[in-house]
Amino acid sequence: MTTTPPTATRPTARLTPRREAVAQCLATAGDFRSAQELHGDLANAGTKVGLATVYRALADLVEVGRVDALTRPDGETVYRACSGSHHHHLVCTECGTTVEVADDRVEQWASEMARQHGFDVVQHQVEVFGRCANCR
Amino acid sequence: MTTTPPTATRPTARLTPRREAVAQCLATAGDFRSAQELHGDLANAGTKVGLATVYRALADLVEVGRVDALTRPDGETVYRACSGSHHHHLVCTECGTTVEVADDRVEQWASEMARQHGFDVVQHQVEVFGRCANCR
DNA sequence: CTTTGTGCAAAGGCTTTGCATGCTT
DNA sequence: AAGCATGCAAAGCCTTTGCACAAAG
Repeated sequence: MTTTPPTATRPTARLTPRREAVAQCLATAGDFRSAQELHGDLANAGTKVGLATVYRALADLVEVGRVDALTRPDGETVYRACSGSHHHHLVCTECGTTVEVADDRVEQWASEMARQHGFDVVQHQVEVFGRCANCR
Repeated sequence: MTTTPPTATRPTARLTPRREAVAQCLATAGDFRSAQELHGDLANAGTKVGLATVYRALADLVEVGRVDALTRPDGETVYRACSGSHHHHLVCTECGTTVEVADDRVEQWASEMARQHGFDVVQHQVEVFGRCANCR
């Protein structure tokens, strides 16, 4: 599974400088970043943290709901600060171009489907793959 | 990227007995199976094929459009025979329960978004994660 | 005879875990 | 002093690749 949330009360994960650094770096980036990219970003910014710590920080941030995570088709997990407006992506399978799209209808659809089946929506992952205008 | 489709004409990938076995095994299963699960299924069915062959067969089947592939949140890629009706999933992040949902609206939405941006839709991936009735 | 498929084992990439150390409380 | 956070390195998992051999055209 992606999250670990079962046993009720969340012990209020500690907010350490490293975790803040990770969260802020992600917020600054604005879009999706992989753990390794973030690790690099932090290093470039002069903040030296271990890769494992980045992974652990991200796991915690996801758990407390400050960060969203999704898995790309190549299997890498990417993270994004929760703040920004929610949107999805159109990805060109040839050149890799990515276009962000936002449309409430999908969000509504997801909630509705979940409600219908007694689910409590936590997250949804919607990515559309195809060929962009230039590659057709 | 997930697919390799660029250079126009597809050389008609060869249809060998192993590939047929993989395709059929997947069709029989009906739902999503990972490469490793399929490898196991085939072994159980008495069809001995190497794991690498299963991966290669699946890659080809995806390329020629006989199989759909999607990546789960844990990073594993799962495959499904293209035939069956297209649907998406509601996945419980706690117990793993999966519910299939079908609704044209998402399909329409995906096509529309793509068209609006000049994309040619090839595939889309829509999964909703949450907690099911039993786990709430 | 040339081309493509197959197996096996090794290599790769991303992520998690074990263990000792350093802070925080 | 007790408990969690960190780093580093090792281990894990899924997937891909290299290479030699067999099969198909």
